[in-house]
Amino acid sequence: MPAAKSPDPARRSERSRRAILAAARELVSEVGYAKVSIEAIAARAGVGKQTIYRWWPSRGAVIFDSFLALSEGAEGMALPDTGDLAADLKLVMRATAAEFADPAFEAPIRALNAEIINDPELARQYHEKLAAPVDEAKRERLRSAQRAGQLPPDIDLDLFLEFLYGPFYQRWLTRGGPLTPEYADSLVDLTLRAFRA
Amino acid sequence: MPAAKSPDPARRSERSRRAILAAARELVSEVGYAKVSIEAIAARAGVGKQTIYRWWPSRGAVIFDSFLALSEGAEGMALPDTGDLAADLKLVMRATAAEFADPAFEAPIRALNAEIINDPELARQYHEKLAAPVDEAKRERLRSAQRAGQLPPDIDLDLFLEFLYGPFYQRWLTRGGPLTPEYADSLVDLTLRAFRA
Amino acid sequence: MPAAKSPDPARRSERSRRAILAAARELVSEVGYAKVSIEAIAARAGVGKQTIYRWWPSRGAVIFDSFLALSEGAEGMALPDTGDLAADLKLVMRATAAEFADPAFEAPIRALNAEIINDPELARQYHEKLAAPVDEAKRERLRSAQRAGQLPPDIDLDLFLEFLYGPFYQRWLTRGGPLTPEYADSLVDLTLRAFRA
Amino acid sequence: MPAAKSPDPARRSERSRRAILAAARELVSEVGYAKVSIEAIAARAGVGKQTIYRWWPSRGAVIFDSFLALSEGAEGMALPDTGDLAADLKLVMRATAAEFADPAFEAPIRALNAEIINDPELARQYHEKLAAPVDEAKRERLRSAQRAGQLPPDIDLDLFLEFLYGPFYQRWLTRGGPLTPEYADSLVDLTLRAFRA
DNA sequence: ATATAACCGAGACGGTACGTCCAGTCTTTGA
DNA sequence: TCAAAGACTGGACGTACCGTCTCGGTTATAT
Repeated sequence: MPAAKSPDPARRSERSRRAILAAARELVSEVGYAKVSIEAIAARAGVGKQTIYRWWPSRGAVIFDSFLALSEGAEGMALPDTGDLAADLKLVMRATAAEFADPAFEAPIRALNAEIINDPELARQYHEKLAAPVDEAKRERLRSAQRAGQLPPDIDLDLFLEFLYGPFYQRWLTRGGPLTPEYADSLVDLTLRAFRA
Repeated sequence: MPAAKSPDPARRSERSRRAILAAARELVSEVGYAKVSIEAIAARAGVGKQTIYRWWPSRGAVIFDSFLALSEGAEGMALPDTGDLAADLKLVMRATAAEFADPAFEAPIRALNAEIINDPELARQYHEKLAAPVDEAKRERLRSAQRAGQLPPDIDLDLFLEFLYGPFYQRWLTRGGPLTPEYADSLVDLTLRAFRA
Repeated sequence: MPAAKSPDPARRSERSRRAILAAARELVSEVGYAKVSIEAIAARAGVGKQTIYRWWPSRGAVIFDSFLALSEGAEGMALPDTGDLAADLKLVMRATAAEFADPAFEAPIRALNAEIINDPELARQYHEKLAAPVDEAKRERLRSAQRAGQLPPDIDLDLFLEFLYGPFYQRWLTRGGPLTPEYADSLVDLTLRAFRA
Repeated sequence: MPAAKSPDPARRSERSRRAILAAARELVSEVGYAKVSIEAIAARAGVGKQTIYRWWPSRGAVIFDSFLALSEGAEGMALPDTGDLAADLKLVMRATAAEFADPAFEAPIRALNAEIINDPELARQYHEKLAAPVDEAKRERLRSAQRAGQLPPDIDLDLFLEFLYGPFYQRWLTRGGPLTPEYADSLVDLTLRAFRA
């Protein structure tokens, strides 16, 4: 009893799908997110525009999918677990800070975030496909810390992560200040203090 | 010996400036931020397109200015100060949460944030013109708490605010969850615990 | 030893053929000749596009066939023969003029003529399938007049018909003037005078 | 008190107008009328598509105008006048027949006629701009014949011309037969007989 | 009686062109 | 002497169809 409103995915050309996502990825890195047009993607992919419009609802969705395709297979990720929660988290946060300071990495991520802000469906997909696996890995590290007695067993792990990343995210997005290693350390220390028994 | 490259502001028509900003504001609320075009603003304001291009560098800048014009005069704001910091902050956070849940308010703010993300100059103006006065009011309340011995005297007030608002901001922007009053309270409690001596 | 390049007509689905021609006819009268697309015909007929492309070489051919199907069975037509050639021809010409003034009739015939102009094959078919039987009926009336001594026995009947209908056709196609009953009469009188002994 | 709905022609770019008409003419002769697209004209002319849409209502109108531009200045034409009407007309008709048999000339004229058939406005312009001057020259020759006593003074000259050209036009458009010199002569002889006293 | 070939509905595909919108620049004109 | 009005080139939009191409699912002979 399928709704069957959208076209039959069985007939979809895998070759075209791949070409489109590859073209989208290339174009984003070549001319920047804002200047990538459906027309350019279609031309680069050797595909009719209709083939894009048939399977994606918007430019944002295509490009988002091209990001997704990149991170596929990154499933079984895990955070370092040396037994020292604070040290491990600082390592991760410092790495993240470094990553976000790299201009080549920064531009598309900013664009992606701008898109997500205005498009609830994209936001949903972002959480489901991109954020969920990463968040689960983080929660797993926190659970390990709980088992080790380094964190109270009854805290809300998602809230913990929001405290850890929220300030970071805000500062980065609004360019409210530099993402220094010391800043990364502060976030970890303060968050731990907030949640420690 | 000024560089004097940009047009002489003295010659600027105040009537046109006002009409443009008013038109921009109206159009944003009528058709949504993303669909407002320079052309439409010019037509609505009864102004030549050139007059817009002469004074603003981008569509984002015009619309941002039209937001600014709204909040002018909101200078001398102050947060409630009953002597109970936690209660006062919770009041403010709950009000903010309610405000951000109002769709009429939400849409343009989301659009503004999306624009800020990708445009450093806009971000700079945002901090300087919009965020600064509000942040100063918040800091003033915290200083009052420090004087009352409710907060250690040596903490970084900006970091405190980042902890208070960062999680909130992230959750709202990415639609990571509902902004309930309880959530608002949690943010206050946890932030206070992180910074309390 | 037939060439047998084209598909075997024996396997052709009569049901589809009829549905296509019916759909074409309906669409022409609904949206006008120029706006009828193969895709629309196929959809309306509940038929795959390929089925149309298999049996007809062009859009014009399909629609032309749908016209043909209408006039099938109009074989044994005959012109009135009261013995008075001029009167009979005037009757016919006036009727034709009235017919061509009817907008419902006019539009598709104009479109058909436009198509014929640019497509020699369609022109051939037009003469063979549509014009021939009608012309033969007209010639028969003229032969009857020859037998009655109202027309010289050696005149070129086709040329006679060209004189009778040529001015009419030109005036109608190029909208060079109104097709009044008096005009119809003039054509008959002048043509008769040109060919009378 | 002008209606002033359409754009002010005073602001029209003469350079663009010329480039568009030239491009249209070139493309018609290069790829044939049917395959000339607005897009191609714009590209060839180095002009935005909007500039074409601003000043012409349809593709047909542009191309028609490009024909018009060709025949501008062909105002003061005159038919031969040796004193022998029949001979002069035969000369003209034979020349016309030869002209219409030339494929290079034929194709665009066919296309033009097809367009005129379906577009009343184009038909109106055709009569006013293209046919009128030529017809006037023909009528002038006939009036000369009337003064010379070779034609009755009270005949309808337009009707005369319809008889002369109608059969010709019909035969050519529908490919009803060859346009031989003998055929041309017959048209002249029969028309003269029809209208002679 | 069954394979096997063609036809069939369906519709995805690479493309071309449509007619519209808007960006950002350039030109004319009226106050 | 401005600035409004708006025409200009150019690029992209999202849509409509083109004609070709599979895809399974019937027929309908031709073994």
